[in-house]
Amino acid sequence: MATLIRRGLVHEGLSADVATTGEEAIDAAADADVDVIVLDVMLPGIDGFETCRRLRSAGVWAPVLMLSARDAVEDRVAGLDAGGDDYLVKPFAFTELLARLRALTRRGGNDRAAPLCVGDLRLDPATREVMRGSIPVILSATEFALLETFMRRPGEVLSRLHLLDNAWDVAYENRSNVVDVYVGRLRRKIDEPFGRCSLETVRGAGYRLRP
Amino acid sequence: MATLIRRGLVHEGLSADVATTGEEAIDAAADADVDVIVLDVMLPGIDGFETCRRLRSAGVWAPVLMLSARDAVEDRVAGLDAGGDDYLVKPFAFTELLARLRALTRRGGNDRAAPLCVGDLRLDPATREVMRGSIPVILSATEFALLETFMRRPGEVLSRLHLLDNAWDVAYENRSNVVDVYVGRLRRKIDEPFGRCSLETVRGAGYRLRP
DNA sequence: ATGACGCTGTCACGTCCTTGTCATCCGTGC
DNA sequence: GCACGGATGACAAGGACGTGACAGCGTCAT
Repeated sequence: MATLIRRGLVHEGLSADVATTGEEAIDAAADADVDVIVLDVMLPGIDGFETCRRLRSAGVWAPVLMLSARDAVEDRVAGLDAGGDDYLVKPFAFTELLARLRALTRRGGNDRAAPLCVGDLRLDPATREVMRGSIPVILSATEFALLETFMRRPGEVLSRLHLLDNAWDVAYENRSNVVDVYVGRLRRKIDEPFGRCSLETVRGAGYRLRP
Repeated sequence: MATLIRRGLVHEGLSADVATTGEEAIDAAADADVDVIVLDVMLPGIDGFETCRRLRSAGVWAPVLMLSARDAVEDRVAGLDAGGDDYLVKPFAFTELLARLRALTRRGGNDRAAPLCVGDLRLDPATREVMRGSIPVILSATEFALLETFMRRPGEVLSRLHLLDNAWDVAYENRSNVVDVYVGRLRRKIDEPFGRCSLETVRGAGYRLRP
């Protein structure tokens, strides 16, 4: 069935990858940047619902269209609850699958605050999680706000004043070196443990996050 | 809001009519042969609940999705009692509205709102039952509303303000620590007896329900 | 009526973390 | 060597959070 669908999609000029188990799908979706996922409920090993849940908790927010042979109400509800965006019952017309996939991709996924990524640094404003690669980093509120400011303008040199305006509540007028101190604290958490150097000092101008 | 939803639905290739009052909605639904009704609770004149009841007694059996600005328990119960088939709390993702409308139109019958599951926590808005695994948990009204707010956005960090807006009826002055107190009470019921730690504190930001 | 009881929101207090400042140290350009 | 901008360790003050106690309120059975 998966191969059949894949052949049909390729025939439409789209590209598609096939995974035969839930684990495989999660790995593939985490690696590749997929636009939409077609997920059969009946899978060897972990089933489609669980796969969908794990995809979501793995940070994959691509729309999921669930395929099921059964038309039971519980299945549909379970599918939607597991984080599915649409539900199609087998047997179906291939044109309908296409139409639904088009509808799903047109919407551009769930409107959830998108995580910011710069290199292997990832910052999720919604969950307030920060990851260097696959290792979570614990930041305080101010450190988080500062890093977010940097990640919204990767590569740009940001002045101390700009950083103060964006990561601190009130604009400090006085000659404070808070920014310097916090850049140092940030470096100690996101760079030093990993031997990196993403936060650069630009003498006389400010700091920049290397893209 | 109604115009916004209508535009979104039309964009999906569906057709939609807008009514701005309860009376208008009843007249329109009685004339046209509608598939599903989206009904805001807050309406000028007769409110959403009463509108729903009158729709039913007028012989309109199309599924009704109630829209509520607040997540108050009373609203939900009232909405379901008035003959609503599902309810959605503002603000919501448009994709979720679509998914629920699809689910409503696909099934012909009247099903109640689907239970929410996060890990082995289960919360059924319709029956007001909460289970940790297979063990039922007894919650007060406020505790229930708070937990439901968390379970609608698992993994996300929710600010005290967001929690107040969604689980409490009126907006409190932010000097109060009700949220802290109730998070504590919730922890004592859903976490401590089970040695879990699903409700995390995010210093300087709020709380989050671990997915 | 009355008392018991549970729910709700407030408050005070203790603990621990965060925050911003300061003094000092370091490297670079003159 | 010297001046300057930046880095860093130490630290005090304040803030954020958790918790127990408590009063007001409504419900319910007596």
